[in-house]
Amino acid sequence: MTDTQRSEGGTPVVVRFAPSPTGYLHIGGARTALFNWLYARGRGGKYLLRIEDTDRERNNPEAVAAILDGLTWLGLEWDGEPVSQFSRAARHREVAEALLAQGGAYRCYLTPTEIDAMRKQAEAEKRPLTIRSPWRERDPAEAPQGAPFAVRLKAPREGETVVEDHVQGRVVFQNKELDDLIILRSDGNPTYNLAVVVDDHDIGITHVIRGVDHLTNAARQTQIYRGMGWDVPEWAHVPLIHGADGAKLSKRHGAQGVEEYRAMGYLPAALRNYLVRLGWSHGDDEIMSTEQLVQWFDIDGINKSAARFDFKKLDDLNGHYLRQTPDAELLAAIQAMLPHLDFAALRALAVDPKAPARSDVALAHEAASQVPGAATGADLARLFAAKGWDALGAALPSLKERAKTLAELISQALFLVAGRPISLDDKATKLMDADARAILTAIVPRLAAAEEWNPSALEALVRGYAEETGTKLGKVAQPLRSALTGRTVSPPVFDVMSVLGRDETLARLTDQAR
RNA sequence: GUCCCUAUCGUCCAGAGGCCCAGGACGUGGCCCUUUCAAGGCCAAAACACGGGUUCGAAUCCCGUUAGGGACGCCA
Repeated sequence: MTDTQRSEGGTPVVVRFAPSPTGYLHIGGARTALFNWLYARGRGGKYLLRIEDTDRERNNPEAVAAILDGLTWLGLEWDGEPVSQFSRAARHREVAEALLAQGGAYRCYLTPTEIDAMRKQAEAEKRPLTIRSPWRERDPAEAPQGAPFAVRLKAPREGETVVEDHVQGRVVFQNKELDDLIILRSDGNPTYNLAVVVDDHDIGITHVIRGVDHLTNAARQTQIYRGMGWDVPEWAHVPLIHGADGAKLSKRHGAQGVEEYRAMGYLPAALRNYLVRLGWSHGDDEIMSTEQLVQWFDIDGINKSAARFDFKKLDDLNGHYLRQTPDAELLAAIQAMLPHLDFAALRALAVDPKAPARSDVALAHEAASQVPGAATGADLARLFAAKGWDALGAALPSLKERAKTLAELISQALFLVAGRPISLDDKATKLMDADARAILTAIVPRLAAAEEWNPSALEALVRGYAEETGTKLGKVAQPLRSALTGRTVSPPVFDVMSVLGRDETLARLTDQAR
C-alpha cells in the first residue's frame, strides 16, 4: 500500500535536507540528513540540499558554510548545488499571486497590534488562539488606501486535513484548529511554509523526511498543495533526539553541533552508526557498515518515540571504529582535527557539571600539564611534526586500542612530545620511591647495552632482569612507565620505549634515577 | 491551556496475539587474561508505567489514567 513500495517499482526517489542556517549543523539535523541520504542512496534516488534562509535576519554565509562543512565531514554529500531558498522568492511570490487570483488566498489587513490584542484576549479567556481574519470575507476595497497587508491562505474551515505519514501513521487535524496561515508577509516576502511547498514541488521531491516538530506544518503545507492542486509528497516525520534527562537537546547536554563531535574526536562512520540507531534498527545489529545501512535502511522502520542521546554508547562505538581504522588513516584524521582545537578555550569552557565529560576538554587539561608550551592543537601538531609524525604513527597500534575518541588518543600520546624532564603526576610521583629509583639505576646500563631496540627484545631484557633479581615484572615495569610517560597508565611500556627510541628512553630514565 | 505524538532493563533497540517466567548492545558489578590501562572472554543484576477490557491466550489489539515530548509567530 505504501508509496515506498511504489517507488521501488520505478518512480525515482528525490529527497532533500533543508536546514536553516543557524551557524552549525545540529546533531538532530545530522540524523535527519543521514536518514534522507540513506534513503536516497539505497534506492538510487537523489538527495538534494536546500538552505532555508527566507528569514533574512538569519542569513549569513558563515552559517551556511558551517552546515556544508558539517555534512561533508559526516560524509553526507548532496547531489547538485545547494539551493538558497531566498533566491527563489520571486517564484514563491508568483505562486502566492496565483493563489490570490484563483481565490485560494486573500489579502489580510489585520495589523500586528490587532493580532496582539486577539492573542491577549485568547490567553485571558484560556482558549487556544486561532486567528479568524475578517478580511477572509470582507471586500478589500474597504481597506484603508495603501495600507500594508499580508496574504493568507484561504484554508478550509470544515472537515479535516489528514497527514498520511510513514513514521507517525495517519494523523488527523481538524481544520477548525488550523488558522489561515500567512503565505506572504506584509513586506511582500514569502513565508517558510509557502516556500517549502513551492520548492519541494518544483524540484519534484517525492519524500519529505524531517523532524516531528514539522508535523503540524505538514498539515498546513498539505493545504497549500491542495490549494494549488499539486500532489502531496510522502511524509516521514522522525522523532527528535533528547538529552540524557529527556528534555530537548541543548547546550547544557554537552554538545549540539557536529563540529563539536569532530573536535572531541568522534569518527564520522561511528557517529553515523550511532545516529542511525536512534530510532531505527535492523534486528539486533549494532555495528553496521555504510553499505549495509544503505541496503537495509527504510523509513517505514523508524520508531515514533524520541530517543535520549547517550555519550557512553557513542564512545563505545567510536572505540570500535577507532580500532578498525588503518593507522595511516588515523594519523591523517588526527592531523585534520588538531587545528580545530584551542586548549585555552576548551579549558575555559563552562560545562554543566552534570553534562558528560568531554574528551577534548580533558585533553586540554592534560596538554597544560604535559606540554605547557602548546596552547592550541596547531602548536601540538608542530611538536609532533618536530618529533616526526612517524613516532606517533608507530605508537598508534597500541594507542588506538585504548582510546574512545581521537582526543583521548592524543592525550595518551602526549608523552611522546613532552619535554625533559617530564613532569610526573601525583600517582607517578608517589610510585617513584627509593626502590623504584634503584631499579631504574640498575636497569639503565642494561638498556644502554641492548643489541636490539624493539618491543619484544626490550621485554626479554627487562624480564631477564626481573627474573635474575627475583622481582615481579610489575615492580620493574611501573617505575619504567612512570619515568617514561609521567603517568601510571600508558600503552605497554615496551612499546613506549620502542617508539621513544633509545636515547630519549635512557635520558628520561636517567632523569628519574638520580 | 488547546491540538498531536509517545510509553519494554539506567540508556538505545528487538518483539508486529501463542516461539517471551521477554532477546541484543551500552553502562554497572564480579571473575578470567595481564607489566599499568584498555581490548577480549565468561558470569550476574536489571524492564513490558498503571487500571480496565477484547481473546482460549496480550509486551503485542481497544479504552482510560498517569508521565514525558512536540506544535500552537508576518521564525524556520
